[in-house]
Amino acid sequence: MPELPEVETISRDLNSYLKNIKINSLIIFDNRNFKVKDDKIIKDAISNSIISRIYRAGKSIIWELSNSNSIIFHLRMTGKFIINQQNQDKEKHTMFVLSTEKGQIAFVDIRKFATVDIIETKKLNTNKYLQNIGIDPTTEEFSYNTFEKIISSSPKKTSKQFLLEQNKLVGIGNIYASEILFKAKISPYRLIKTLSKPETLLLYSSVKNILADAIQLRGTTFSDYRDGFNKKGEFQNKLKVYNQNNKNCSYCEGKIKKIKQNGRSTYYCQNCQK
DNA sequence: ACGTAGTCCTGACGGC
DNA sequence: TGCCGTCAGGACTACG
Repeated sequence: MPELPEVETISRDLNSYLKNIKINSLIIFDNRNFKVKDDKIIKDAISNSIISRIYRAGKSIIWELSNSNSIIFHLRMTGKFIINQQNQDKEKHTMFVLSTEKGQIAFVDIRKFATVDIIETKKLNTNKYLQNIGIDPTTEEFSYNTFEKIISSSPKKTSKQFLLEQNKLVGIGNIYASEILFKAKISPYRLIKTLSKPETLLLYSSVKNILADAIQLRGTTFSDYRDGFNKKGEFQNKLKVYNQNNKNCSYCEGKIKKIKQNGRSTYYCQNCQK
């Protein structure tokens, strides 16, 4: 699924296109992404409301509506929006279409893992993806001291596991976890609590820099991800380790290795990352 | 309180 | 060509 940089890109695109625009109605083809399975309830909660703003919270995208409801999208692996999809181009796996003053916004989800929750705005933090949300590493709240503090609250995790813990740091997923550790020259096997101060500082700046660069380049596309306007990101051209199994390390003469940790792939350079 | 496996799905790819 | 196993930007649940 999209990670923080992709979700941020999508949220900005959607907000710039749809802020203060009215949703007229909703056409549902498959309602399984919705938490509430009653189509009438879903339609009543959304139809004829103005979109006040669209923003990112962690890996979720929040549509705040004028009628005091909010829609919380979590795209998981393959959820995406298509702005202005024309009927004749309707993509396979289009789950529903929002009909707005500025045309149709389709929600497409090949694997159907995405979730859509409609909830009163004042009860937003009761959503399961928002209630235990960690620090957002793109905000000022993410200070070095805070970083040290959350590291000390994860004494038994490896560096890779730690970066993926959404209740500690929110937004990093499998691609950026590998890229961040490579930039910081830290092995994915290292226990996070064993990092020295210089290593912790390097990891801290790598988290910030990798995410900032990826946002700048509008995210990473390796198969399905598209931004709000159905365009690919650019960060895939900058990947140093993710999906680079057996390729030469860009820094030393070693080869990039693919390993499994907690059931998920990690890519790293054995030589550079200690 | 851990780690691990299973789960929701579709599609792409490699091996035979 | 096709069939089969494996894997994929995620994260919850169940089990030991």
